[in-house]
Amino acid sequence: MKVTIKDVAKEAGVSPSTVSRALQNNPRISQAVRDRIRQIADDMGFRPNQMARSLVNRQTRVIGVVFPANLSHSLSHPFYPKALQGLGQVAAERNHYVLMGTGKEGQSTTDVVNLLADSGYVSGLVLLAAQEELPPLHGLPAVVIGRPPTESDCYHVDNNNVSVGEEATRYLIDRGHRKIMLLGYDKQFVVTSDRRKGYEQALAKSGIPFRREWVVPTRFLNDDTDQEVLLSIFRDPDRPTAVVCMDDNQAIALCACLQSLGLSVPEDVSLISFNNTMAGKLNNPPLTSFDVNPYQLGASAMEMVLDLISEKECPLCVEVPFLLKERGSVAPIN
Amino acid sequence: MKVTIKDVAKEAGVSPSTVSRALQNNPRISQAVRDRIRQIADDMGFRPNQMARSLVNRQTRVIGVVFPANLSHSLSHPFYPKALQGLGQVAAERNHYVLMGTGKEGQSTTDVVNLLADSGYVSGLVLLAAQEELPPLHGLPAVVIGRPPTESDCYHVDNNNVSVGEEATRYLIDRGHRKIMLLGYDKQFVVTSDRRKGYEQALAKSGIPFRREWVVPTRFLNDDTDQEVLLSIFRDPDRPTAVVCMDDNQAIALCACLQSLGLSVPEDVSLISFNNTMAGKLNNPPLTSFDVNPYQLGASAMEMVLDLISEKECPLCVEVPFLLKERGSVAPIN
DNA sequence: TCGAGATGTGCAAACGTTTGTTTTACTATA
DNA sequence: TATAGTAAAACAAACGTTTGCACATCTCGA
Repeated sequence: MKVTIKDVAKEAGVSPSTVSRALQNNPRISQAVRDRIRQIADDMGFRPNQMARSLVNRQTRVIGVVFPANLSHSLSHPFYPKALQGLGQVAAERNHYVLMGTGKEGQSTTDVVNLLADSGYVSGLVLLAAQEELPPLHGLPAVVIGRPPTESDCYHVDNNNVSVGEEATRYLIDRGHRKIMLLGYDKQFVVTSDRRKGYEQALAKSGIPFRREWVVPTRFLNDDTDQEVLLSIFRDPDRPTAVVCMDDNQAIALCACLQSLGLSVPEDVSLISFNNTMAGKLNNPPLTSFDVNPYQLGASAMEMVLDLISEKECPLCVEVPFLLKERGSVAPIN
Repeated sequence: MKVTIKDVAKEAGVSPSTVSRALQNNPRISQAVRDRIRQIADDMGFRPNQMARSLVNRQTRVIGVVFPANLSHSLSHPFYPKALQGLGQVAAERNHYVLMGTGKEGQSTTDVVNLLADSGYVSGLVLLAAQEELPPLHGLPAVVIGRPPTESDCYHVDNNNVSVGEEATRYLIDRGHRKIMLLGYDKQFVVTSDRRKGYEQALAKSGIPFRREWVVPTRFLNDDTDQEVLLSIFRDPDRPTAVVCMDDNQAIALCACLQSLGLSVPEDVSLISFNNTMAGKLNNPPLTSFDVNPYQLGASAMEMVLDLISEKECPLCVEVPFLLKERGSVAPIN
């Protein structure tokens, strides 16, 4: 049987309340008594029962994290494990735990949020799923990773995606490119919309006309019609000389597609992309890619939600810097 | 304020205990009363407080899952997200939750297990980290994914790795190969030892002499000395014509390495590997690879630990079948 | 010498359930 | 008609903490 606070109290010859206060460094307990009690508690291997504790102070020490709808699909992307690691690190540092928002097959993030909220286990939420709709949060402190829809005033951490979109595009422009395509735009995801805005800004600032047909809303390129679109764009003699890709994986797929057309990267087409994945690093040529700092995104989100819980002052949004990794997939135009 | 069981009781004009029993389908409550109470509870939006519940029946509804030491490194491998999805699916079906074993940077799995056990939040454990040493489990029901060290009598789910190792090797032998290398052996991981045993068995059964220098204990190939070893093996005219790789990633890296030597796959060297990853599928050539069924591994592990908790009869080990995906990285020898 | 703070500790209620035991209200039997 | 028997529901204790309040002791100044 586990040792309880009463056992400790009896052993120390004091009341349970004194033990409780001693362990929480309550100032109403004298230094001497506190030290003695802590010693005894330690010796007896006392571990306070979290359930009892949570019952009275209405706070668990657990934070729920919610992934995009299909967990495995998304988790396979290196972004998420890294973010998760950041979340976990900070949670551990601050003595908290991470509960996975696991839903059944086919449940929406809203379902998962509801489930977590109902479970009664979580005191806060981190959403890794910034989609157009924000699920109802049941009054729980919550932080979303990525920018939530503008009209919501939800706490969030994010890169400045319009600025990174602009920077990526300008990087190509600075190297002489003027025919620049944007791959991977998906209006469902705010992040891609933001980057697209940056892309358009960069073009505008350099007086390059925007070409509607060169923003390609493809997502994973494992789809034949996606391939068709790309092929037709690059078979055209008036083809792009550079591409901003939303993700390394898309860039890799595009690489293969270009190869099949006899075009080589970066000689014929330059590629710049996002997420700085291992696969991108190992690609031939290695991809020039923005590291959006997923670890930090996760860490900040966790900091934030814990601050929220302890009612610390907290900005509505924290911005995490990104970092360009220059490798071999961009060449200046000749 | 949340609605409690007392509120429901008052509304229904019965005692809290009756409500409690009604909600748990306790036979001591008559059908009529039960139905009426359930209706009322529903209408009032009653959600039983898990903390109170756990406090009395000494069971949480949460299972801790423990990853190998460096979470992000391992989570990046597609095996884990898939396993996690299996775990999550079954947990959700059976009304349970998954707590991530998040440790601070540099904590061992033992530290993480201790943390989870001490936390008081978990009623069971799933370990995705089958290493030589099994951490102490604090009396918690636990299931490990992968084969734990033989002397332990711990519940586990696993593929039959010696048999899959043998099958992989025989697959190559059947296609005329007799000079077969094994890449990725690491004695720290039982899974690779098992497959190696299968590899040796297959060789023995076909009367092919075992060559000590052809089991290469490299792990991730991002190490220069690893490269050296491989180069020296394949520069030798008496080089292997086929390789069994422990993981698609290693096969992919090996592919690149072979290319740099002017050797092509599968014409010069055949490759068979494990884990059937997306990257392997997209490789050129696409890899012939065993799917070890990580989803099922996770699902079974969760089933098992939940059975253990509810004290159902439960086999010490459940074996999950693997499946060969034949693609283009193996050719018969000419 | 008394009373007014400080200071340190204990008492008991509360958190929201579950569950063993008791009570109540029927029903059927003699 | 009394009585055993049974089904249904209520009572109350328990789970292990936290915390407001009361209480005791001590110190110090008036």
